[in-house]
Amino acid sequence: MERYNFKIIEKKWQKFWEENKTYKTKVDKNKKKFYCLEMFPYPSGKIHMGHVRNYTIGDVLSRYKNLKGFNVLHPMGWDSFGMPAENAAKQNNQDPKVWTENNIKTMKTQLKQLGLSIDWDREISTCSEEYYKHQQKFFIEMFNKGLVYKKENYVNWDPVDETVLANEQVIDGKGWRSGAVVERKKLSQWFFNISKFADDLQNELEKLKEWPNKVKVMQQNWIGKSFGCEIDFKILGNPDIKSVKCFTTRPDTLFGFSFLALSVDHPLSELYKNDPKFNKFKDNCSKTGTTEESIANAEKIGFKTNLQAINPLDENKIVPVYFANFVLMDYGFGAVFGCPAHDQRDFDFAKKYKLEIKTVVKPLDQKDGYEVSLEAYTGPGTIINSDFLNNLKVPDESVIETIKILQKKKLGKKKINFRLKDWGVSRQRYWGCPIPIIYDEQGNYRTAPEESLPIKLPENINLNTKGNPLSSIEEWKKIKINGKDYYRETDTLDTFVDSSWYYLRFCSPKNLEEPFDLNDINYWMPVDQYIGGVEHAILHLLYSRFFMRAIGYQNKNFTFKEPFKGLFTQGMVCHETYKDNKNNWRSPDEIITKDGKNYFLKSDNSERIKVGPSESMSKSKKNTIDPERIIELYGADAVRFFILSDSPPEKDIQWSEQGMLASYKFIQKLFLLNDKVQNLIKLEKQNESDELSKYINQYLNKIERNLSNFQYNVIIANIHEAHAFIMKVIKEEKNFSNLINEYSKFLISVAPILPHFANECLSLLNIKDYSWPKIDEKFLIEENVSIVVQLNGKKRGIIITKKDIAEEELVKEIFKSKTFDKFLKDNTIKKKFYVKNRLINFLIEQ
RNA sequence: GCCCUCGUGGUGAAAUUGGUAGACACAAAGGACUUAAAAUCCUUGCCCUUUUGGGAGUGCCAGUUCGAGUCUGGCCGAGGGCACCA
Repeated sequence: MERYNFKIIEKKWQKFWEENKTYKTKVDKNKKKFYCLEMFPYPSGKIHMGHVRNYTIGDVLSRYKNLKGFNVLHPMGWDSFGMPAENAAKQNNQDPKVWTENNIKTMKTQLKQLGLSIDWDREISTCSEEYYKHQQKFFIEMFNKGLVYKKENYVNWDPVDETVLANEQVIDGKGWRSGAVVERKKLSQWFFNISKFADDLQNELEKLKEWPNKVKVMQQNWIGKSFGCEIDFKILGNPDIKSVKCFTTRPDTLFGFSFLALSVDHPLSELYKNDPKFNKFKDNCSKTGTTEESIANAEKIGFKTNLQAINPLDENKIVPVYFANFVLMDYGFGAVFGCPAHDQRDFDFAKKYKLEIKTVVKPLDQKDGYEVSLEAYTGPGTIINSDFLNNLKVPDESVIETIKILQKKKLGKKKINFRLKDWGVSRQRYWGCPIPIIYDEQGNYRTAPEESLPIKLPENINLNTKGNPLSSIEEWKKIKINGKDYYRETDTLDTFVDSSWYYLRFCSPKNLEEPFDLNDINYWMPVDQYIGGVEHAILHLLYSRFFMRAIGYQNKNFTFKEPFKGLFTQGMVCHETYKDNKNNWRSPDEIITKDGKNYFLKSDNSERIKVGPSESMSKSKKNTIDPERIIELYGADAVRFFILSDSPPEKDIQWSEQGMLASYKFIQKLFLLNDKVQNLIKLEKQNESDELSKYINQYLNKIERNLSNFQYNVIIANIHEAHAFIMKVIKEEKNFSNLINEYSKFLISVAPILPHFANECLSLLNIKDYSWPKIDEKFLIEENVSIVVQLNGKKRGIIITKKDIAEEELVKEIFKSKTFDKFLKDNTIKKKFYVKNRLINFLIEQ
């Protein structure tokens, strides 16, 4: 018998699918739709194992839904604007467009080698003019709706290259190319008003039943809705300053007020701009890192002003005003009222500057006279030491009541605050979608006139210039309208804008006039299953949700509001890391081991290699495995099989060459089985094997259940078991009359995972058109069940008996059986617990 | 520091959601086949027992229950998220 030659067979089927347009999207109105989308890749050069995992998971689902009779939309495209193209251009003097297009070509070939059921006729690329021209129209539409505005914002500025740097381009506070110390610089930039939808984005989250909870919690924290009030604090010490506004979620602790703290960027800082001590303090504040983690334990420092604030609930109470490093200008009003006893940061601050720490909340389990001592108390309790607020229950009653009182006295008002900031979309880069804005000579801006659209990126330009390349191309910048000179905006859009609506474009990819047909998107949207990495849990997914609200929902008659009905976030692909004795990273291809314990360098057997922990594959640690090489060695089906086998898809998976090899060998075994069946069915037909039908139907039942739960690793185990079972059945060397029928069901069941192999085997059986097999319910009914027999909760054996047996009858059978005789005969049974068809537990006297 | 998730053999993991713990696979050891190797197949897998059997056992400690990997409380550990968020 011939071995299964994946090289020939996989190519043959890929050619067949391409020529027959097998995976072209079809719409049959009698069928339901299913939109399966995986996050589209950035065309960085070659595909990596993460792509293989992501797209295999999606492909299994698409193929399954297809076989189940859905109209499936399963497209693919390229998130092709972005920095790597521009970096490559600068380093290797390549045109970003050419570089990107070459990468797309390579990666498309690689994806095809994986045997994905993608409708390539719908391919889109965000860097193409046909794509980004629509995006410019969206920008204008949003501008006209008041969802776009310009604001000053801080950026990382490289003074040598005169360019803005992304966070990842700043290494140890220095520019990645120039090595210059990065400065904080204010630039005027474009913003999308995402915070306008903050409340809706938050409220709709809970309706996303098919999203992982983890992602919803992350978005919830990001949006950060909080309920509280704004309070005006009267200020003494400067006749020009009347009051300062604060936001607080804890107005109920106002009687514990002992200082007022301002952000160093607060407007009042203007008063101190010529004070060298204040400026030194401000510098100190900027030295503390900007991440929450680095600041959490950082020392709380302050700058005492000559101002004082009056407690609105007790005018005799006057406290000092500080600038403090833990107050943010972006949130609330850049000012907080300090209540040290019930906020840890305020507590730390008060300790340092010896300010009053007055306890105003008593925990429920504490006696009278309770005082906060070692740390702030932030939990529930009752209000104390607070005059007319005393005895209110914290927090439900106290916060609401205090707000009511403040409102009555006109000292403050109820307010809901959000953490979510507006989305800065300006990028000072070449390789992105040009922003359709023009400026007159006075610097006044307006949207670019309709007839000047689309604004195309200039080609063949020199990228090795200082600053944003677009701003140095005078002829591109200039535009004349009605004889008047205007200048184009030279910022381009954040690439997250590109990916915020691409899933709509897939519904009508060929429409030249409009970004989509309303009919198409109302048919296909929302995406039924979106699959991608958890690293996009916040930004990409939140921006996409925002886009639906900004462009569509209100006035475009969309029949949906949320873009992604189901979301699945897959884990990463990991591999051990290797270092040589000079502490350089080494790639797995350079390493050899004979015993699995001691590792050496292939090129130099004497050099021992240190094996590090398994980490997600990355070029910098050299622990990557090239999918192309693996497909070449083992075939696409084997890679697909392995990448699903070892771990549940949502968890990280460990790459294992042995595991990969085992998957390859298993396919060879399946082919051997196929060969045997092929020979058997040529024999004269025998009676039916009931056992076989029963097994296959129960197996299909399990597969469907596991498919719907994304338990693909368990499906792989089910397939192994089914293979072993069928092998056992055919050992009898009989052509059971149901053999070909049941066996072909098995082949169809593996088709979503092993499409080349399954199609080849099915065509050898002359099966060309097939759909997902219907489960025959009668085989799911068991006549016999095995019931666990327990004594005092301990398993003493199993009894096989007929299904739905009555308790009395079962007990009789157990007493008849010799196995249980020794346990039961000398004991009195106090009680019995019978779980139908599962288990019986006898409680006996000890 | 705050929020979330997770702790099951040498390893990756299953467990019909409170009812046979360790399916399936990798690795290891032993065996069969072979002149030999590779490949393939079988067996084993903690403790006591020659076997039959029995016992312990799902991070640790308690609790609920006839029965807990699964539920509750506390502790320990690992991973992830975080924009100084008032």
